[in-house]
Amino acid sequence: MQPPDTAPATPEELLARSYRIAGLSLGELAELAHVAIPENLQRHKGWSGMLIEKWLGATAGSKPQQDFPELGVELKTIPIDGNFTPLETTYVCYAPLISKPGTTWQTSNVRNKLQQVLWVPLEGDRAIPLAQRRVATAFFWQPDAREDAILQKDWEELTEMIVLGEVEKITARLGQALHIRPKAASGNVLTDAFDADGQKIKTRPRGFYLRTSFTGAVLHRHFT
DNA sequence: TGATGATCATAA
DNA sequence: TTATGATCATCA
Repeated sequence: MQPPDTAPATPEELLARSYRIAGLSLGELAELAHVAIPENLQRHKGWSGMLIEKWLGATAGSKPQQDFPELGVELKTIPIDGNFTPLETTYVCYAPLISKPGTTWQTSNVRNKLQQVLWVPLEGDRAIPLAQRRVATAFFWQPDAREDAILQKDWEELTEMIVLGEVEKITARLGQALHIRPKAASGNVLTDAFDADGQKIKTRPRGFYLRTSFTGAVLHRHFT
């Protein structure tokens, strides 16, 4: 068995690929793909995600789009404990601090990415050596009306603050399901934003993340 | 001990 | 520099 070298043609094929690797360990998948296994994730935080991308046929590289544009599917790995409870929040996308006029929830990058997600849970307990952590059964998810409404409300509140120049007042405590946190290589990375007076300022780049309480509910709905 | 704020690696 | 893949590590 080896990783595919083409993108899946249909959602069914993508799901079939995820089923092929369910139950296998990250060590086995890395070996089969001829990928080096780091001792831990401290300096390789995106390693698992990249490995799964490779096995499902996602195109490497960074684009502000879905992983499988032709399928309209976004791929997300998520570390879980023995009860299928998420151990980490889930990064969604960059938070634009210079918002484009006319952007609404319907046309936002957040909604575009979350419209159809293939969740791939991975054993994430730090007590388990990285190579021994197994891949769980993946599943497709689309926000239901209730989930979409919650996400929309959070997105609109946070986006409104950015538009009003209140970026510096945004804290990760805001947002029921979706929140904003720094997203950068370090604290001295700066990007442009505006303050309440419309003056251009420099601030740390931010990203949208899903709370574990929200993703946990999504997972439990599918593993009960 | 969980969540917030900070950080690491890589690509283009 | 922006954006992807995320998890780390400190502190309330």
